[in-house]
Amino acid sequence: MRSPTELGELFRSTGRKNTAQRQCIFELLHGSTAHPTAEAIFAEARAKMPSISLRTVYQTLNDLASLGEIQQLDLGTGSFRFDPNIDSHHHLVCIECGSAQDIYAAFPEVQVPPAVAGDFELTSTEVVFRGRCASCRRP
Amino acid sequence: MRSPTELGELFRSTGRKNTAQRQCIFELLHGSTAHPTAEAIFAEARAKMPSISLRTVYQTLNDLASLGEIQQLDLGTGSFRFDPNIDSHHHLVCIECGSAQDIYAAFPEVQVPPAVAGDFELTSTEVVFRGRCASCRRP
DNA sequence: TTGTCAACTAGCAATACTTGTTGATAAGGT
DNA sequence: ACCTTATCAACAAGTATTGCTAGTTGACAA
Repeated sequence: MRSPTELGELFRSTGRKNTAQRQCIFELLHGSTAHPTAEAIFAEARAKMPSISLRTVYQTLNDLASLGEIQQLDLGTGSFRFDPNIDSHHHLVCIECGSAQDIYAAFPEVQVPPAVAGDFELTSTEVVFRGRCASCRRP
Repeated sequence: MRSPTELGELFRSTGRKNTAQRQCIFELLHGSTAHPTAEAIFAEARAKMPSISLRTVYQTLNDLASLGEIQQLDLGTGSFRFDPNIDSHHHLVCIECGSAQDIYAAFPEVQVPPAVAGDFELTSTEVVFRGRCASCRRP
């Protein structure tokens, strides 16, 4: 995703407002690689801005996602995770703690077999690797 | 998964009971390829056995899943889907109606890149193709 | 068959995550 | 500075699933 400043411009130019709460969220997401949940972002934001509400966090994340600046991922961990990395990539997910790691490998061989493809209009291909991460293996 | 009769035996031999409700659910699942949700199974079961409760459906599905007779899939459609096909396979999911189709292709090339693999203990690899199915494309 | 007991069922309550609603507030263009 | 309108915060509601409990039923053995 773009820098907090650029996102502020983008919000303004799409008729949205660039509020302090939103800037706070932009900053938290910028450069983050941890795939945080809405709750995690809320907790961090609240540390800097105690009055912010969870609703505002969800709203801003949804706006960012619909502008294509972040990805909303459902990795089967019970809640959405938000990824500021919008390049095409895949994920390695811990089945114990739910943490996710980006995988940049491209898998060009992964295609819908012609026999099944039929009239299906393909929009995305996701690969999810599941298992236990290093820190969950030695507790 | 096995036949309803075999599943009845299996349930008894694992200290569970083979009730009429369970047999009803076994029969609905047997040979099904539609990846139904719990609600969908509940609706079908209720047509045959009006007193059955949603709770019982969930319980039986969870039992079947923990016995390894069905797969509980989270394909990002908002609710779990249950698949009597327990061979290793992947899925083609419609982002509009949520329907899922099995894909039997193996993708041996799909592996965690060594640089990332580290201490990660891999347990499964899922490929999900998303898009719009034939019937959702012409409404 | 019948007795016994653990497991099951139905119905409802509760949970977790996310979105809807609303009066008050504040941003931003003019 | 003003006015319009999006946004804020708090609360309520929605969706999918699981927890709880009193009464019921299946399985096994005598």
